[in-house]
This record gives sequence, C-alpha cells and structure tokens, in this order.
Amino acid sequence: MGSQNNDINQDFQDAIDVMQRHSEIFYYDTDSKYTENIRSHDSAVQYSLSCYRYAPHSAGSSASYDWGEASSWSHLVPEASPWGTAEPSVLYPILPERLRKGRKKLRLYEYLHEALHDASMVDSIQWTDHGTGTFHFISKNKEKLAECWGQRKGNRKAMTYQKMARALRNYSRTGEIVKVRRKLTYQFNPLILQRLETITASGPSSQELISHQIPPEQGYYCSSGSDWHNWYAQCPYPAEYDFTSSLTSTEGLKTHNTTQ
DNA sequence: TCGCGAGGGAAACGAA
DNA sequence: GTTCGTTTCCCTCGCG
Repeated sequence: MGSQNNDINQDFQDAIDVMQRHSEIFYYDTDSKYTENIRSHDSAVQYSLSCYRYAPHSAGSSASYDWGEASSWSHLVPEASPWGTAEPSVLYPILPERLRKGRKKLRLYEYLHEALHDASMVDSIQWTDHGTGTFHFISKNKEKLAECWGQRKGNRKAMTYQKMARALRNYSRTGEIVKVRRKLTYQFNPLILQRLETITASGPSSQELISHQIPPEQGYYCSSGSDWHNWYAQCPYPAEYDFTSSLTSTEGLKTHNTTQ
C-alpha cells in the first residue's frame, strides 16, 4: 500500500516535472492537489485551457461570438488532453477561476475569420486556401479592414495594417496564426480554424465535434516539437515558411537547455 | 534610393 | 493589483 502510494506520487511528480519543463510558471499546491499552468510554452496545455473560456453562439452565416459562458463548454474537454483521459467533469473544476472565466473581448483572429466569411470584406481579405486556413490581405484595401478592426475595438487611434500585422505577428508566438512566406499571407492553426469553422457553420450541438473529431496528433494537444514539425509539413507552403528553424531557435533551444 | 512588407523589442493601454 | 490581449511606436532588414 505504501509502495503503491510512492509509485503514484513518483508518477505524479514525473508528470509535474514534464509539465514544468514546458512551462514558464507552474504552480503546484501539494495540499489541494490543484495545478495551474500559466503562460505555458507548451501549446498543447495552453490551447486546452483556452478551450474552456468560450461559449459560442451561432448567428446565421456570419460568425458571431459570445465568450461569456464558459460553463457551457465544460463538456468539450478533449479526450486527448495533456492530462490524459481525465473525465471532463473531473478536469474542468480544477481549472483556476481566472482561466475558467469567460473572455468577452473579440480576438483579432476571430474578427479576421468573421471577415473572411463576410462578402463585403472580400475586397480586403480572402481565403488563399480555405481548407488549410491560409488567407491573404488585398494590398489595395488592407487598410480598410484594419480600420474596421480598430472601429470594432473602439481604439483611440485609427488602426492601420502595420499595427494589425504587429498583432498578427504576436500570434506566431502562440501559434494561433502564423505568417506564410508569401506577401500579405497568413495561416490559421488548423485546430483554431476548425473551431472557428464549426462555430460559424452550426449551432452548439455540433461543437462537440471540435474536441472529439480532431485527432490529437493534428492539434495543439500534441506538445512535442516533432508534432509541430508534422503540422507544418502538411502546410501548403512547406518550403516557404521555415517553421522548423523558428522552432529550433526558440523551443528547441529551450529544450536543449532544460536537458543539460 | 525609395517604398513596401515584414520582424520584433518595449512600453502603454483597457478590459476582465 | 494582476493578467491578458492587444495597441502604439519605433527601428531594422530584405526585396523589387
């Protein structure tokens, strides 16, 4: 019995160690057995947490998002979560309140996805390859889209493409959107795209598909660098976007350091 | 040389 | 007060 507990504790500690290696901040409360992983460099963990924040509602053909009812997403915890096959009902309650709390603010990538489905925006932004989530801005009217975004957010100053592109570049750190080595062209992360597409196309009943139909090896749930490599190997511009090198220079370096 | 697009550091800002 | 997700400004680089 005692040795069994030791084994469990050892396994748990091993899991903690693994998660720590992927995290900038890791909080482990030994009394309450709650864990919190904040600002994780491991996209698998980060994305899975972000899943619980959203409560989308379908609104016709155009995507409209209400991010306020996180509790309605409790059943959408992916089976292949970084925590293994934990039951959602078990997993969800351990999430810290701050992470469970719904985010009502519209994200830029959500707006862009909305714009891509908006016929009036077709002169500003278009799909390059809808299937792979690749899209591009129309050089002539990209500022118009940026202005609309700025107005939507109610910014003090007028939004410009340059500033919007800066925000898009920030997404490359989290992997939500990456820059494709082609002029004015970007690509949604496939998992983000699928989630947005599902929200756009249908009501909440099909939202379960988001978590249950995506094989873990295609999504953020796979955290290893090789999975990122696999994902980018399938992107339509494998030779144009050198994500491998960017991984090597950041995550790879981190891995290297932690394994020293 | 110039304009444009891109990359990114850093500080500021507003909402939650 | 803290965190998150930008926003804003600025500088640098590569390309045509």
